[in-house]
Amino acid sequence: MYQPLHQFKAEFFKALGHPLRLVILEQLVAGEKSVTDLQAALGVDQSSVSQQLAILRTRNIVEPRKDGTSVFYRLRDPLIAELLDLARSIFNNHLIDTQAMLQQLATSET
Amino acid sequence: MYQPLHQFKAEFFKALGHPLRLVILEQLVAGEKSVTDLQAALGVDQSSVSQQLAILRTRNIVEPRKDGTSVFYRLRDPLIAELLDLARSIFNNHLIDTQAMLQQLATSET
DNA sequence: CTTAAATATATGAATATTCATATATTTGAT
DNA sequence: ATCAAATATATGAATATTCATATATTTAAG
Repeated sequence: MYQPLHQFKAEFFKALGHPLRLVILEQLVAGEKSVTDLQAALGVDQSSVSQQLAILRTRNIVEPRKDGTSVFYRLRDPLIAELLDLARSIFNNHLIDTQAMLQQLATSET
Repeated sequence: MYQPLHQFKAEFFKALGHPLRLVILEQLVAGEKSVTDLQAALGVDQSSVSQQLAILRTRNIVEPRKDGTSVFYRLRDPLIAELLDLARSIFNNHLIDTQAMLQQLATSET
């Protein structure tokens, strides 16, 4: 349907397009974390963390390392951290628009 | 459910997570383009282009400028172009993984 | 070999996205 | 006022994602 490369890039961005997955990635920017670490830091249940990690894993965004019964995850590429930083800059540049949009989102959540 | 900021960031990345929208953005990196321009360059029908532009517009990624009956679109922030560039670097760093994944995608498209 | 801890996967109902088709709106020209 | 060009929006069936619950798997310890 589309060029495979564009399809692939879309998959990459789609993988970033989820609040919990973003929080996970932000945690991993600070360094390797086990599933339990993430679970504790984010206050969500084990299954949810594993499910979202699985998605990040299949998109090659995140990389697992087994150690005993634990699995430690890390970013597969430091550029991912840069990307998140750049995104943060974009959001900051448009804080006013952002607020307007958040308001709109909130209103439509009846 | 989630922190609004993370929800918002997720919306942003989700907006990038679509092949046609990525192609549109790549076109706009080169400068302002009308809907007709885009339609011609991408070889898709008018409605599809407008639909995807609408999504990019509501996410504040893209900005319209009316001129007669035409509407010209441009990136709302030059950092968007940088973001796409950075993403490209990430893909290049992982070309081998990428190929593996594309293969997997192709296989699962039975 | 049993058990417990840590992680992963399966399932499916609810929700959201996609995309094609049809229709509406807006603007400039005659 | 009418028409045509350019763009936008509405609709809905098909498809994909989300997320909670239940179950599997893997590994180390006893």
